Amino acid sequence: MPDRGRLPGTDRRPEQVVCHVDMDCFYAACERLREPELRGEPLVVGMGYEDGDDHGAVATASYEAREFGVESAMAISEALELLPRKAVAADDPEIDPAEAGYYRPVDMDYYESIAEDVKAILHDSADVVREVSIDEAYLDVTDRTDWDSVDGFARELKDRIESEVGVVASVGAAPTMSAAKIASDADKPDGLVVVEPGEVRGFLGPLDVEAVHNVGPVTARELREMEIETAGDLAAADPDRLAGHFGERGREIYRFARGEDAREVTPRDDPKSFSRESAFSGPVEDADRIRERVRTLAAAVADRARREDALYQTIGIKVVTPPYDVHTRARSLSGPVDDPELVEAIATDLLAEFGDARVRKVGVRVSKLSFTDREQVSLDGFGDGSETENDRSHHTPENTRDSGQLTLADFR
DNA sequence: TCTGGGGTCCTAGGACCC
DNA sequence: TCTGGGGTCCTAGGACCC
Repeated sequence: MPDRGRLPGTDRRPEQVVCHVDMDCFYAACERLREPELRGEPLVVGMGYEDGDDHGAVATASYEAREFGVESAMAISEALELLPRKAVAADDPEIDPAEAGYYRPVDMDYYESIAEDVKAILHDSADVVREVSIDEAYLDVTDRTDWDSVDGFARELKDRIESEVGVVASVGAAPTMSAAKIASDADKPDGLVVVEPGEVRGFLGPLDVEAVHNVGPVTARELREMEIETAGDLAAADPDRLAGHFGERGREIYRFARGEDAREVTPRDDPKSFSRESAFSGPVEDADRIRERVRTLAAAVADRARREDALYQTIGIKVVTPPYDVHTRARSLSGPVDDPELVEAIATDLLAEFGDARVRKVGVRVSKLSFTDREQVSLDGFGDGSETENDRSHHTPENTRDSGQLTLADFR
């Protein structure tokens, strides 16, 4: 194992080489993989959207579609006004076919399968990979390259992804995770930007504050009210003043803006929760209909947990009422369970509090997860009479009842 | 941007324990 | 009956990320 160039007496690596890999318009790229006629055409992939209808929102718009003003998260109905469907344009002499595009519903299973192929290349190219989402990952490549050759290294990585999978990635390389992330975005699509140590602060300085990790719309607005507009302004601000406004997060965004980011690339932990949510096409008052939707979501969440070998100890719901008020309710059990009926019973019971409220969206969540099958079997196998989580590995409803935990029967 | 879905982390107050 | 201080867990809400 080569020494990683640690400074004597410190455990911090002075020059981590981090790559951030971000797939360009990933869902659209996947659609084009199986439907090559879509290449070069304006293409919108919509979630909550089915062929031919007009609700749902834009998950991904190809660059050609963005030319028409279509953006991520925009309502499909709005996108259709900017960019009519090709099929409609063909029948309507009023619409120029060159001013129309293609719409496809999200197909996560297919995108996951493509992402698997990309992730295999990433894991082959780095010692540590942190998968952030289906189309994004951080790589620690400190032991694979150095600042003189990282450009060629990233080029090869991009070429491999394109030739072996057929989708295009943008890559940013930098000594910190947050700078690498911003670098990958700086020259999209098909970008490759290297920010060397010593260049980070100069690179970040001119960017809008909202480009800084953990600065979203709310914090950005408050920062602008403090006349902090760019990352450079933020880097030059008084950290105590920031802490006064934003708490510990204020100091964190201050450090990020200065290029100080001590986070090391680590793999993701096990998930903390699973949830499913679903919006109605308009506000709904029909309590039966709302309850029915919650039941469906409860079943889907419980199924997901079971497929992932997860037990859960907390069951919760989310209810969104107009204009956009988010309410959450949750109830914890005395021990972890795998019990779909209980998820449904508790979720509908929690929903009862909202009575006749108008509702635009509902969700069901399970949390306080334990992954028994993934952990090693009980270490204290000889038994001292105490019950550990591992003792509950086998989690049939009967078993959970036997072990004295709260179940559907107790609940009723 | 009248708003889709799946997540994470932090904060704050209350209950409860020692 | 009044009083201290520390710690943990729980719930609800909020900001943020992709």
